[in-house]
Amino acid sequence: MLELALRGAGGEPVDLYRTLNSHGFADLAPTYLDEAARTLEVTLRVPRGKPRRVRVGAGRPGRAAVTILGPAPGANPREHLLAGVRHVLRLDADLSGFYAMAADDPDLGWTTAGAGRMLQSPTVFEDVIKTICTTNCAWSATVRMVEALVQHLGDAAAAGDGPLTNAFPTPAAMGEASESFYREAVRAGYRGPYLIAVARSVAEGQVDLEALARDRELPDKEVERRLLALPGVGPYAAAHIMMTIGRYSRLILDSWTRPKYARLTAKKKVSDAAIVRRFRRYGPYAGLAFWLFVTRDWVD
DNA sequence: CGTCCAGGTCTAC
DNA sequence: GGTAGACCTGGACGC
Repeated sequence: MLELALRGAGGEPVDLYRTLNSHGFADLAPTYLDEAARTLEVTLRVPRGKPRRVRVGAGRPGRAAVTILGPAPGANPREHLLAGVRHVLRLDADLSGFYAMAADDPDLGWTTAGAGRMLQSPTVFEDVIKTICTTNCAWSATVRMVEALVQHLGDAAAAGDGPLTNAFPTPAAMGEASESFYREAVRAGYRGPYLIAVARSVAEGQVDLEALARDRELPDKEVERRLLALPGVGPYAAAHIMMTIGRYSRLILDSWTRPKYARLTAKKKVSDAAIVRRFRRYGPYAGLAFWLFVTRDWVD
């Protein structure tokens, strides 16, 4: 049994289940959230060999238990997979600065117990593609599109449990698929050409999405600019992608968060400007504060 | 069966 | 820089 300490880089506590259930992508293949067992399964690529399926759940107090499904891996792949889980759970992030601000906010003081660690996909590419698949459609359509991509273009995991546990497709695999595949199998509609264009530009090296997460020197403004340059990515998608890469300054304003915020504040309608004003004092954490405000009831 | 719209974005003024 | 209209798809809804 492998374990990971549930402490952030600033020594702050980590609420594991809130992290596993921090946003909707926990339900998108190949990720699988078991709400009853309170475990999350992900598929991680390893340097050589087939991708591996990994399950994360509660361990001893203050620790997460990590189970690598299938045959026991050697020491190297095991360390690689543990690092992958740390990445997905964002354990290396430091949220203490955010907690210092939230502690004084009657609406967000509860977060300091360990909320706010947003799940991230193994690659920025995966979060970008999934986010494009959430735009202008019902969640059920997002699920269908992503499942088709994983099923048809993903790489099977060792000891995987069917095509939905395949590793998320690479940019190359998505770039090589035809327009008719996106139209007929993915049912992506007008998004098809966007998905192909993004995949090809990444596969050909014209766009480096992973740098957006790796390079912490880039200002949020520049990260946003690069994301908005991608076809199919507008203000909502950029904000959503930025949250998955630990850039919390932008608010995710969409047809789900707007009414949810209005309902929680018992208002009939709230302007975007008013919402932005409410969370302005959180500065670089404004988007995180907003997201936690509207998702508080997701757990407990 | 037609209309609306869902975790919006793009293009053309 | 700000704002209509079009846009794939497929459930939900009204008629």
